Amino acid sequence: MPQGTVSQTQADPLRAVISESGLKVTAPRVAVLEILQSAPHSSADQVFNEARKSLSKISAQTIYGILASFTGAGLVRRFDPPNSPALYECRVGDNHHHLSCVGCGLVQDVDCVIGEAPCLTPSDDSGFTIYSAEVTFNGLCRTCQTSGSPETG
Amino acid sequence: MPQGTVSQTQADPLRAVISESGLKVTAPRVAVLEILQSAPHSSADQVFNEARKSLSKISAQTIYGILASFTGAGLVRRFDPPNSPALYECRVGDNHHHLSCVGCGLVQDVDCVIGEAPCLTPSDDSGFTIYSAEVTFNGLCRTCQTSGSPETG
DNA sequence: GAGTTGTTTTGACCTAATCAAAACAACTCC
DNA sequence: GGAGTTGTTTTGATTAGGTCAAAACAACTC
Repeated sequence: MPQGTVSQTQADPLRAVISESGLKVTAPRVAVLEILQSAPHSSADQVFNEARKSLSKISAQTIYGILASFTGAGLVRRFDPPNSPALYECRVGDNHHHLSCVGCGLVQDVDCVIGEAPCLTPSDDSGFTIYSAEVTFNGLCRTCQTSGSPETG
Repeated sequence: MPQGTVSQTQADPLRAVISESGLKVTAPRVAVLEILQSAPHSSADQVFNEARKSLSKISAQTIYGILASFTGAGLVRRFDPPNSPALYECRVGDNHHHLSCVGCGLVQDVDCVIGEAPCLTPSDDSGFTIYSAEVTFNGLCRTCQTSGSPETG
């Protein structure tokens, strides 16, 4: 039995998820999925730095490739906050929204305002076929409010 | 009376808008606002190329600076679509949403689904003070549907 | 266990955007 | 109407985030 830096026990379900998406199961991919589960809303760079702790030889381009293939396969969801790099998360398929702090960049999940499907329907789709809806609330998190606005401070 | 490339007549209300925001009125600023009015959802680069037609010596950095100050002053709204540079538009203050075509990048305005204010209220704000909400519907525009999905060839 | 196919690595490259300092122009005051 | 102050624009370098192509490599199939 091969011994990696990731224990086979906790990696098994991850391996299954990757395999079932039609993607080959590799150590970098398992690592990326594991990182995304323990630290949602991670940027490609954050995933890279985290992955290097267990896979010292991994390259940044590999991370970008894995995140792109995972996003394409529907395993992870990509989220583009303003003035910040793209973030990735494992929570997919529930059309949840995001709270984004303009002060510190903190991103937090928030359940859909209306329910589930309604959020995917605009008042007038102008002939568009809608695939997904991104709802982002920009504001100031509790910590940034307490420590004073970063704009006026 | 000074004669510029922009007729004084149509520029006057623009000059007033800029001035009332506490910003100095300059030819580049009037030009940027005019461009944004005639071509909403323009990227900084598009604004730059358009501005060069009348102001040949203008630099890209000036455009970035103007767009940043306009955004700060609330004159224009910035919108960050995924996989594309930031877009800018003059339509502000009505909390409207966007339809974004994943095929050709076309962006179209769409009025708020619910009304006006409700869209600014998430189901649970987790202590956040919400400033604004960004709602983006990703899909395929009519043209891209007709010409076949770019994803499947 | 060998072969095929998809994955990772390596390295160059690109776009979007930012920063700092000097040249410059707009508004204010007289 | 003209000088001074202050904010704006220009110039040029620099950065972050991300992409592309080809060779080395590893995972799954038979």
